Amino acid sequence: MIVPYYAAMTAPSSPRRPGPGRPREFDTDLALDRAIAVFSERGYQGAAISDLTRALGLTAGSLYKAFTDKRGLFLAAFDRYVALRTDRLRAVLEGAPTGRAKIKAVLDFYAGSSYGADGRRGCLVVAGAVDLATADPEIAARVTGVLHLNEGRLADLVAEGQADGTIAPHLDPMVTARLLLCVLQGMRVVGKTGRDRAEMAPLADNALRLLD
Amino acid sequence: MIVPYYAAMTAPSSPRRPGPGRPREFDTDLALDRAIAVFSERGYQGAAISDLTRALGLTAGSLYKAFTDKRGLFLAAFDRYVALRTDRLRAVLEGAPTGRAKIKAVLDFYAGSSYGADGRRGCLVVAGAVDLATADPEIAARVTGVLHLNEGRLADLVAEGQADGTIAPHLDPMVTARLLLCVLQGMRVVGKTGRDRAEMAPLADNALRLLD
DNA sequence: CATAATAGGGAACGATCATTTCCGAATCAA
DNA sequence: TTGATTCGGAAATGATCGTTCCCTATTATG
Repeated sequence: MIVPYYAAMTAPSSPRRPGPGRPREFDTDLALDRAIAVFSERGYQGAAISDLTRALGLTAGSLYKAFTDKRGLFLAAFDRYVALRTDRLRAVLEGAPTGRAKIKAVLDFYAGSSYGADGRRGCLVVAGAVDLATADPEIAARVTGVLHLNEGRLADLVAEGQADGTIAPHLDPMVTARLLLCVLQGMRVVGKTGRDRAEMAPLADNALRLLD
Repeated sequence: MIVPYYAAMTAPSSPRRPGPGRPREFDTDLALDRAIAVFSERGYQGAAISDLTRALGLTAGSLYKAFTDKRGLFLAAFDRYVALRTDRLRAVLEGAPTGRAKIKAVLDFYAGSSYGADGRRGCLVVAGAVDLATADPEIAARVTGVLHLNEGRLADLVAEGQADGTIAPHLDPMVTARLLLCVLQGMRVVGKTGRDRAEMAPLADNALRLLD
């Protein structure tokens, strides 16, 4: 019932040199895609090992041999989730010519992830922030890092738009980027409550007003 | 399944007529305030009964006698959280004369809750959305109800601003309200990653650009 | 004073949790 | 072939979870 988020567009994350020993029978990336789905919709603590073994099609022994423990599986799933989303976002950005168009593409991308089944599944970064921000310093640092990274990228896009004349020059790129980040993360939260495309799609165009 | 979220304002939520039997020794509202803190920062599944008994200063027996079970405690804490926030927000709104000023007050209110210790503690509605949107239909309905309610209130404020001439008349109140809701919820998510006042406060003023 | 009813508290319960252990199977290097 | 090494899988482990039970304490009612 769980479908892989996106067909693997990234290079196989584990080069996996075939040393001695029995080779792994399952696809690590496919397993992580399933883990992403489980963790996203149930949260970290809400996802039991039994849920994960069922979804991944692995026994507990194999799972622990491959990912050390539940936390290691979450970390691996988190990193893959971020990498996949970053790739998809990068692909979407390539078609946009100006800074403003790129920001619109980002907004469209998030709006498109925030309704229907994907919206309900939710964002693993948000789940990590809510579940583990106070409980697990390392995961908290990872979440913080991703958000700061995205904030910086948005600031770069704002500056790019100001340079090419498509974004008002008097805006503070940092503040504008942070505000856009809130819009994006907020879409993911609201999208968990079951919205449809007609509700979320118009938000992207409307948010562009922030660039005038 | 619509529940009176803000039925009791600041008045004691439990009228508690003293029937027969030993009277309760602890303050229910104070206990719920502690529960709000625990659930907010650890999430629903992350908050163990032992965490709650320690924070509330109650034994498990008393806790279950008063709130039925963990879910009942969460529901009571959730309702109180929403009621308290609604009251605080209402108080803040009273000082604002125009629709635009009221929306600015709302934005300031959320920005003020999204940094420092309060920001790290996080929002119980967001926590409920992330942890239980797919697991518990009744709680999911309650979360959805709160967000829709707030969305509707924001739409009313936009319309009010359009009527008094402080908000551009060509805007769609519904879409604008939904976008503002995303900004507010996004602040709460970003605020979980440890921001300070200097980062969050300017967002409120900047978001007002959405009303031009 | 006697009875009913509720609260406080702590020990105990079964269930489930994350994790480990054990063993047969599969692969590589010699 | 022979070790060394890793994997898959199922059963077992100890810990912790949410919850209940039982007993005492405290109040209202009659």
